[in-house]
Amino acid sequence: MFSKACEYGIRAVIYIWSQNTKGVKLGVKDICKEIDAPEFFTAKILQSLAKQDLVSSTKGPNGGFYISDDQENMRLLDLVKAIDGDKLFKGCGLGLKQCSESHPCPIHNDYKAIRENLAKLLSEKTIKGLAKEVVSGKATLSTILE
Amino acid sequence: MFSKACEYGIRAVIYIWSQNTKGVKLGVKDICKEIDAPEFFTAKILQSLAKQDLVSSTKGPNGGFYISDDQENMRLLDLVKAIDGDKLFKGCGLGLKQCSESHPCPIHNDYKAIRENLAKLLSEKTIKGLAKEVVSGKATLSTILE
DNA sequence: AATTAAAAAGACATTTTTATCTTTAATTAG
DNA sequence: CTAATTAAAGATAAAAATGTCTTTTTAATT
Repeated sequence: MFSKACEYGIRAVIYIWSQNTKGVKLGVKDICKEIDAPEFFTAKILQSLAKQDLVSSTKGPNGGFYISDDQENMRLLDLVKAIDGDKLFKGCGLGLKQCSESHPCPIHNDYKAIRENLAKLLSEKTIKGLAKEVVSGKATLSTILE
Repeated sequence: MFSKACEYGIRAVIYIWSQNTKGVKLGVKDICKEIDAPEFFTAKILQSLAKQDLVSSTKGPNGGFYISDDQENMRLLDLVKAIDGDKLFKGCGLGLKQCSESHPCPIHNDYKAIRENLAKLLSEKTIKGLAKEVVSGKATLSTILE
């Protein structure tokens, strides 16, 4: 469903959020150790997200990634779109160029429903909310069983 | 969502079905022209499906692909699994190895619901049913507008 | 100012997916 | 039996995704 890049990106951002107390920045190395993701590959993804202003970063000693105030309301949908684009949310399920309401492929309506369902879910989930679940212990990003 | 291979495979099989009058076999070339798919690539997919006994084929003059009686009840789910495997239906949405009911990732339950929804849809749709919609004109596989 | 630590950027490598072409095997028609 | 036709199999290639390493830039600390 999601690309590897997207999986790592989501995990990284949720983790950053879960550690996001005022003024704290997290280095890529720390993040990747925690979420068990390839370091340089994940760095690229975070850099791209920083460029798109979904996360913030600073260089230099004590630098790292963090979430600024105006990035607090990021939805999971925004994150997925920033990494994987919107191909998951548009276009025909069978890859037909001409598929439309008036010229539908055989799974058009059902596929549309699934997709809208997915988009709805992803738009209702905020990163803040997901991080909260991790902080509270209801959910986890760690691959190591406690 | 689906791979290109899967998109071509689904389109090809629905098309075969839609033309499946007793004794008629369709060549790869004809199929691909109709569904606008790359010929040799689609041939590989159909060969794999034939090996897995989801479709039938014969070589030689007037040979081609067709659906035999015991293949009539193929579900869309069977087809997707035969081409893309079951990675879409199992495993964590965020790629965590240890994700489970007792150790869930932050989107575990929602993602599970989406996935079950998708699996349900795909298992309810038979190729026969989809082909019928194409035959009746309610749906289409063609990229050319009528 | 010099050193250090970190992200950013760029280059490179590997793997997977997608796609094409060629050769072989099987079957039918003549 | 021979020729023609078609799927099957194999080889190769191109593109995209994934992953790693090196160099550059920026910023803080000493």
